[in-house]
Amino acid sequence: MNKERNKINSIELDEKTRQFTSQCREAGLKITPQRVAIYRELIQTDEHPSAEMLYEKVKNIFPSISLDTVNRTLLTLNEIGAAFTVVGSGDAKRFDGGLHEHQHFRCLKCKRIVDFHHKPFDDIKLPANIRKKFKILRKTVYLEGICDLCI
Amino acid sequence: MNKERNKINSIELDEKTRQFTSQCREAGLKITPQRVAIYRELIQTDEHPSAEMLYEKVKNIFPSISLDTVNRTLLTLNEIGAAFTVVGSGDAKRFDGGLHEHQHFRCLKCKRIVDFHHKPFDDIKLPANIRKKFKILRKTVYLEGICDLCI
DNA sequence: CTTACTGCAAACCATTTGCACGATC
DNA sequence: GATCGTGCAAATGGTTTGCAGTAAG
Repeated sequence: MNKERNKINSIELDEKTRQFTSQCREAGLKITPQRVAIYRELIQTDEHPSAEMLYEKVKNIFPSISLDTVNRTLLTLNEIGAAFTVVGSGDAKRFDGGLHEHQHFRCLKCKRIVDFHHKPFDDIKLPANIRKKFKILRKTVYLEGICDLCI
Repeated sequence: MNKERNKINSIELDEKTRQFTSQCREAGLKITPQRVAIYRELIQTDEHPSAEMLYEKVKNIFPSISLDTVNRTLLTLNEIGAAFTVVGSGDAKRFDGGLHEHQHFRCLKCKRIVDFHHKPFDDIKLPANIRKKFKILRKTVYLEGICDLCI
């Protein structure tokens, strides 16, 4: 759980940046300094920033950047697969009466949430250090993708 | 994936309602018809409704109910454990450069997201019917609870 | 020179808060 | 009768949209 565990060094950072710019070119996207800066800030942190958090960081480099640009850029990165959204769909909360043990699949297009139940997932074993460190209230296997109706 | 699979019959519904009211009493909560109606609507559906969706349903029973009441009630149900918010809904988006394979723990209090990596979780096998039906873009093991700093 | 990106402002959606009235215990 | 819950209205937080100006290819 070392905070620095996933920090990348400057060589990796440059390498990743190069990969990113060619990924943009392939996707027909322009290489703007803002876009690059947002990407670089994103991959330099472990804290799974929100758009707002990244905005604060990138402002140190581009004081005039707007939060909207960060939001739009992150959307774009998501589309080309250069970034992922971790949790928090940005959509409304969805509730569950919790009657039956089950897992969820969420369609990224129509936002539908589909239950499925795969018994082995009910009792996946957590590593001891996690169980010791945190009070785990819920654990689940969570899938995202495109559902049969949206393909 | 039968849509009716988890529908409960009226006997189970009444039983659950009884359990719910005593749960409220134990928690020192008043038994209001709105509260009960919201709970009953929630456990009668499979579709993981948002507050808005439940609001529309409960309005058929209490035409004068407000969306705020539904929101507040769901919060309350969540607190006493009579309902859960489906993982990944609500809250602002959080991003990840996706450099390393890892899993997430999210603190319900401070919203901190902590990475952990448990190798066995990297290659959990999805059931075939899921893999066939949906285009799975991401799968993860996701934990929620209270983190060491918040206990 | 064309197209895409940025920055700003306004709009939008879901959720939260403050307050007065009403219902439950 | 005291306290908690409800309904309404206003406020907030996050995200999205429209548009004009600017920069990348």
